[in-house]
Amino acid sequence: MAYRRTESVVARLNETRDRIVAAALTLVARHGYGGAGIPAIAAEAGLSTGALYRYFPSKADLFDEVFRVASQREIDVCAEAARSPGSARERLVRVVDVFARRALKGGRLAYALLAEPVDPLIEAERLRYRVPYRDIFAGIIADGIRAGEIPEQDAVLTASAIVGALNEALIGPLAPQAGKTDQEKLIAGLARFCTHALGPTPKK
Amino acid sequence: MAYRRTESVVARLNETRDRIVAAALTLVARHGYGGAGIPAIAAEAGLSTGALYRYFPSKADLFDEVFRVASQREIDVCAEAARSPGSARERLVRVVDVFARRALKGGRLAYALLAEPVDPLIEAERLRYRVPYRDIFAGIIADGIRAGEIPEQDAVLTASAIVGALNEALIGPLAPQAGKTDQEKLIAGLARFCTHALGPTPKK
DNA sequence: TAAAGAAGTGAACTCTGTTTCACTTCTTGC
DNA sequence: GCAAGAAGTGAAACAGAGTTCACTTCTTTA
Repeated sequence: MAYRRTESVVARLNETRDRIVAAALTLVARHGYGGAGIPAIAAEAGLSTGALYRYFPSKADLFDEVFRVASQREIDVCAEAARSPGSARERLVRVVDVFARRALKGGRLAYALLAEPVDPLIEAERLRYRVPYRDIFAGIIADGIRAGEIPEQDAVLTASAIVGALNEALIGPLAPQAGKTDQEKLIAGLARFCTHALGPTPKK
Repeated sequence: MAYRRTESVVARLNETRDRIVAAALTLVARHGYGGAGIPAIAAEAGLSTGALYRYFPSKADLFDEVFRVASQREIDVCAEAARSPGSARERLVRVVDVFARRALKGGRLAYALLAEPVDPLIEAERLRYRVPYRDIFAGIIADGIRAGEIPEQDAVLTASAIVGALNEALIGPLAPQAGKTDQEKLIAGLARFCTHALGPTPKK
């Protein structure tokens, strides 16, 4: 026998796999999806195209993971903000603030994740990764309704609408050719929009 | 000399051009973008692929017009609703109602226009055709601010957010594999969301 | 160190869809 | 009717991706 999958071998394989994902992220962040073809990603990771296919059966699978990795960071931070103490409105404002602030700082990668026109195959992944955001908002809203801070309503519908509102309002400023925008004003405006959208606090 | 572009010739050319656009719309509505390749569109229009290229220099140009035609109908109806009498909030609710109702009735074509993953080339058109909607809402909001019905705010930002909210909330229900949704509840929820989002009426 | 099998290579292939073009058919004006 | 040029044909060329595969290189174990 020869060449067993020892621990060190597995570690190296995982490391290569991670390198591929990182390479894809690098290229997307640098040149957008146009610059992130399979051969380019493989080269960036220091591999041949063929070798890449030992790690991911298809481009869609690779980008599924790329989106997951890139989104998870953001989702985690937002989820963390959602868990912060305070009223539902306060928590919602914190999530909106964190989300928008990070997106605006995220540069081209944020644009790619949120808005850049992509291959339909990959677009499907993008849509999928909006669900966690919706769920974060829906959770806060449900809490607020339960606590009587927010009027009765379909929490998931409101949450979807908020996700859409944030995305759309950020697409313009994130576009590579966008002019300077007043970031603080934008964030404040979004926070206002979202809290108002929940409806007025019920008067007990 | 022979074969001048007389009036009747021009009419026929225009008619053929329109037929191509109509054929594209038909196919998109029937099978989505997947079924709307150039040869299929040409065949549907009763032409050869080569002839189609006498009317449109490229697929992107054709789809630019397809989007324009399909969107214009909707935009016109919304603009009409925006011109209706009443307070800014009433007008806004009317536009939201019309937009959402027509989208939900629009079937596959509406899904294609709003949400279906598409070629990046075409996706760019889709983004472009959101601007008129934003402008309609921005106009209503500006009117409302001027009239003191709506608090001072960045009308364009709020309008963008509303467009995003409507789109996102409709994507789910419009998806071909979506289950039944209570259309009236959805529309009412969206109207509520949008009017609340404007902020409370200033107390003079 | 030699055998065994995994990892890696990269040019070639496939697939999918757009675009072209040499040729034919049709319309118009004389 | 006939010349002139436009409209129309459709198979074939092209283009740009993702993917494959026969082959080479490397790692591990006995």
